[in-house]
Amino acid sequence: MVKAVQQRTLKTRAKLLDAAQAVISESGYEAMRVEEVVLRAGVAKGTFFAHFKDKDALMDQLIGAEIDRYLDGIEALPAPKTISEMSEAMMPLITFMTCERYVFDVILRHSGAAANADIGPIAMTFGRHAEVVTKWLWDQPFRKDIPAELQAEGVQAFMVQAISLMFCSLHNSIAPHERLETYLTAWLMPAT
Amino acid sequence: MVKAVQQRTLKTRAKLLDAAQAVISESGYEAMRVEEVVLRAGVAKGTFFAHFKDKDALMDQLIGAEIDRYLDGIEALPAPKTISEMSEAMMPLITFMTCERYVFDVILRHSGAAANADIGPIAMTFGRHAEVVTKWLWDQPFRKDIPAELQAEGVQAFMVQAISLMFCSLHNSIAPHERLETYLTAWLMPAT
DNA sequence: CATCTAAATTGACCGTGGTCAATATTGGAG
DNA sequence: CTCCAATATTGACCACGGTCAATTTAGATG
Repeated sequence: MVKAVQQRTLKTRAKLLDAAQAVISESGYEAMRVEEVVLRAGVAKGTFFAHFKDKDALMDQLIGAEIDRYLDGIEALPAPKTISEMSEAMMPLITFMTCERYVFDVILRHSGAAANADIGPIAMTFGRHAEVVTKWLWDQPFRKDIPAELQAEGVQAFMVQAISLMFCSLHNSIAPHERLETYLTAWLMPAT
Repeated sequence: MVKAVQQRTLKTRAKLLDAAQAVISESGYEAMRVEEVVLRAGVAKGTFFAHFKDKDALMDQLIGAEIDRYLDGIEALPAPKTISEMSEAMMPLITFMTCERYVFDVILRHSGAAANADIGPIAMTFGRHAEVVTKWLWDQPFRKDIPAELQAEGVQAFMVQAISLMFCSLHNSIAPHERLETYLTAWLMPAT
């Protein structure tokens, strides 16, 4: 017989998530230490790893949840009619993704999928983001020679590229917003 | 007076690099342990960190050197005349970049520039790669509405995207070569 | 209620990257 | 050659993520 999940399991997990969120609110993602989290949650270190495969898995969950919140905001917006509007709509999400170098690294690591083949929260948000962009492109005056899904993949590729260059000392003179617009214009409205 | 770099400094660094390369040849990049390297080099652990800021800096150097070797090969090639040829020309490099998930992660982390603002070997190779691609695009029958430099940036963005999806369980059914061709065709030869 | 098993929790322990005050070595100046 | 200061090396030590055998607890069953 398979026993149901015990009550305390949910409680402990919630305590861990709350503690982690508290630490992050105070000191940022990079500063989060597993020891600090279990201390605040009032559990042993081993318990942490009984609930999360590793520290990265917790980050995946927390950052994924945050991205989802931004996607909620993006989805509530009307479909952008211009490249500029599209870029602007994506900026709050991009701002979060770049709040810390560490956060961006975690996102990149999980954006495809974990090496171990199962899709985590962040990977899910990339799927969702592609869907949102695809919907945007449905009835817009952009290029029609390639499917909207492919266009959306390109939008993601350029979003990542624009963010990467934000952290690059050679290229951080241009505003991210402008760079993204340049990319998206060239990608979505080619003038050949 | 500034004293010149001592002889032993060069010797020790060479010993460390050789030892690291040997470990990697035997067991791969991810399996490399600093302790193993200093053991083989016959120096103390502290010496390692006197020569390299951290383990990542050594990886940056070794992987950057390897990428440079592939770029040498790419530069020796005649400029590709079709998307297919271009994709093919980039495949050896891509194959190396994806030889280990860990290697790709290191490359991504360093592709822009280190957080601490100085450009490392891998970041340099990305600059060089962009130059090579820009030269390729100079006299090709691709789009002319945007500068070659911007096209080259896009080629890099799509290369990274194609590689990322190779590690993604949802998308690894399509051959990388084909995916990259699809991206590059849509990017370099829009048919609007 | 007492019993029993699967599930959850514990914390001592480990592996490995990284630090730093103490020590040893180099190589130029006198 | 001797002296000396700049430079390189050392290794004990720390930080922190992660493991696992032992222990405790939940909650179903009779």
